[in-house]
Amino acid sequence: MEPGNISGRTLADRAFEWLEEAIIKGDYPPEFRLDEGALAKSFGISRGPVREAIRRLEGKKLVERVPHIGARVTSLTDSDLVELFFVREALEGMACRLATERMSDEDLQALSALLEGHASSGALKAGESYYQRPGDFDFHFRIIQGSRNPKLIAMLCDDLYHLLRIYRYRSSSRRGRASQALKEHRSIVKAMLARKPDLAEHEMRAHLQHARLAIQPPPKKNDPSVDD
Amino acid sequence: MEPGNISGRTLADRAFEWLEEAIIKGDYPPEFRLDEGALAKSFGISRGPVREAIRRLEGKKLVERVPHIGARVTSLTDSDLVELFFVREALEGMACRLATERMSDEDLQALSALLEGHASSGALKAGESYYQRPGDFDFHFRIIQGSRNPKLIAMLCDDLYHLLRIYRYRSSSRRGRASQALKEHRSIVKAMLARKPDLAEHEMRAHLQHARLAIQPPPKKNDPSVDD
DNA sequence: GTTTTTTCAACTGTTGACAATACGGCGGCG
DNA sequence: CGCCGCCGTATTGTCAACAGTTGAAAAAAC
Repeated sequence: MEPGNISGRTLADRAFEWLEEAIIKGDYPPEFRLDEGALAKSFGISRGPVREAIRRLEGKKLVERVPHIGARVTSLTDSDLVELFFVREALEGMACRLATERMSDEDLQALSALLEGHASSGALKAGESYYQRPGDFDFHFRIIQGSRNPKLIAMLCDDLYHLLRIYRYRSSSRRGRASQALKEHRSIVKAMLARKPDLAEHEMRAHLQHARLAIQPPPKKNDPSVDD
Repeated sequence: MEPGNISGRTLADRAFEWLEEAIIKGDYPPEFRLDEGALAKSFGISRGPVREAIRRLEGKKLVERVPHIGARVTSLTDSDLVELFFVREALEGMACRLATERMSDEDLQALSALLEGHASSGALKAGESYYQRPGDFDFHFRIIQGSRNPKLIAMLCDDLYHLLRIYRYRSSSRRGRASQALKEHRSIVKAMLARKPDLAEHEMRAHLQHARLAIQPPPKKNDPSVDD
């Protein structure tokens, strides 16, 4: 009824959305302490709804809580990031396969146009933009949506991408990765236009493998990260 | 310090674990209404911690909440289940690939032994057990653990499997699927023993595709379940 | 008899107060 | 000089009471 009312109807929901956005935007960096009292005061509400919002974020793995200590914004180690890229490779490969089968010719043409538009707009002139940027994000986002699988879309867009954005790119992306990424994107679109799901999935996974290797420390003799 | 202290240290954490287990076990079926007051009284605590537990379950997508109405246990439609099987195929395929590269020879031998033990114990005599049963679960569980990728393990074991268990198998699994599943499991182990990651992933994905098709209504002229 | 309105009980949303716990500083003591 | 325990403060955990909303039964109108 009240359209412009606001985002969430309850205070707890609004606090959740506020916090989630602040975390994703980077206003609250990793390890940032979420002080219930301070947050409540800054929102002009009581601690109850704030606590509920934090519990919801905890379920979403955006914050980590320790009883009697407090909640902090989730922090991703380098190996966490690499692990998540394996997950992303699996999920987005599947999304690309499904998109290849399910996207309309029009949508595929639009995707291709988007790609070439970015390519020619000189956005990657410095070899810095595009990759890990809105252009790159749009491209992947459209393909994911094209999978028409709501669960898959939610996992990638609502969960995984948010998690990845928490990571503040510590290692500068490799030089030349931007133009390389563009080439790989073209290969993906080509396979999609040819309606070859197997190939499209393979190209997407190769693309994400390269992205992972660009951030992954070179394989040392013995990997200290494995212990269970 | 005190390991055997108890499950969760705070009431909210214990309520969360209690509710999560009840949902996963099926004590609280899909669509079951979570009455804060009633739950609080049955736990012997106040509504505050119960609300926090529910918010955490909401973040985990185990319950769905509507403001001012209440929370209900998540209900999966048939198409939801099919969508989740695509996700499972992607993730568990990747897990199987990584497990093939990372599991020790001993662990692989143990996996093979587990499989043959189940096969010979007459557990699948009636063609009813094994598939969608502890034996099947153990098999997949071990492979997932073998991936040594904590994020992947958490997504599969802590999130996806719990979601899948919510679904109360409405369509009885096809006759003969049990022995078929066993054959497929053998193919997977064979590929893993041969240390062929590509093949292992392929076999696992084929296995899960078959499982999906067994639950997926055969492609009819017009499917009444699809409406978006 | 059917439809509309009103009332009401049950539940959720929110708050402020109180209890319990962790952390840091202070002083005592070996 | 350094270690240990005490204590105060700040923050989290829990509770009970209050306010607002919903949905349905009961009452009124047609």
